[in-house]
Amino acid sequence: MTYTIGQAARMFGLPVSTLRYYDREGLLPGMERRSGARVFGEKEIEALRVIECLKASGLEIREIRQFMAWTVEGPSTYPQRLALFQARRKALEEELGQLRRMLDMLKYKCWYYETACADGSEERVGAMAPDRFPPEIQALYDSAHSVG
Amino acid sequence: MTYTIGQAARMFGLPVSTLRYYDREGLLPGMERRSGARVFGEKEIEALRVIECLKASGLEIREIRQFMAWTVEGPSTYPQRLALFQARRKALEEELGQLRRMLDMLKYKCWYYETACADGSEERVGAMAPDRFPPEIQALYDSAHSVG
DNA sequence: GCTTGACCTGAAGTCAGGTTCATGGTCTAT
DNA sequence: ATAGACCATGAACCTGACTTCAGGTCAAGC
Repeated sequence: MTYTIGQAARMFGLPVSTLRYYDREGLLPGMERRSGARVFGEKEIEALRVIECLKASGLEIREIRQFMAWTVEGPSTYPQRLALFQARRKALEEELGQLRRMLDMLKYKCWYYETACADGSEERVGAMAPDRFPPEIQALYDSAHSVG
Repeated sequence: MTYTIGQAARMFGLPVSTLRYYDREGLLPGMERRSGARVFGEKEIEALRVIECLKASGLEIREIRQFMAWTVEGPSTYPQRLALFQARRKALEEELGQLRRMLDMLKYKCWYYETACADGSEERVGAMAPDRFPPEIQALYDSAHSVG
């Protein structure tokens, strides 16, 4: 199965211009063309999935280009590619930990403003010591206000 | 307890220039000064924690400024603030779901390249049908290759 | 009273990651 | 054979979020 750039763009929820930009930047090496038009095959679709997750892990375009260059270079670069995925996995796991703490903060703030709305004032909830919060809220508060 | 801009910057792992930029952009309204120098009190530290998590949820600086304007405006904006936190909570939960799928892809790729390294070639692992993967890898693969 | 280090300002500069524009080619259906 | 919906290009442009710079203030320690 192959796709046009428009179909691939819809599959990934990206503008066509972004896919062309990725190609220009060397993120889709060796793509086939039919009368000038790019042909997205299974290889390119998998490349887009990889781009998606490498980007999500915080990698920059130029580093993704480096990875794609390694895939072109062949088996001698397996160790680099493995090391890259291991490093990005670690980075993303740490990022997820941070984001869970951010989410706890948002949940705490939801409770805070629900309470303030109900009271018509922040006075009571703002003056309340954290150890008087409901237990599940206290856990959110602690997570959101813990060190680093 | 109060802090200088340098101390606050260290607390949040941010450059001093970023805190000044936030102040300039209206993200730290009504901050006290002592002979010209900004004084970061509990209010500002909590504001920085809120900025941190609103940013993490995908909010732009100008939208965070809007929120800070609401906190200055008083109790009449509790409903807007609550709605904002609820919306950002939802957005971040969805983002976390996406990132977990990205992490599954990274884990799958780690396994893929571990196997390729061990084999000295991608041939075997690349030709293997997903239903022949080890069960835990199959779960990662399915998660990473499921519809958006 | 002078040096040092940390603070201040407004204006300009930087960078990544796209996006837009002007112009033109190619297919498919009517 | 013409319209409409795709596709293409290079170059210029844009945006958000900082960062840097030049020049100045202030408090503390020697």
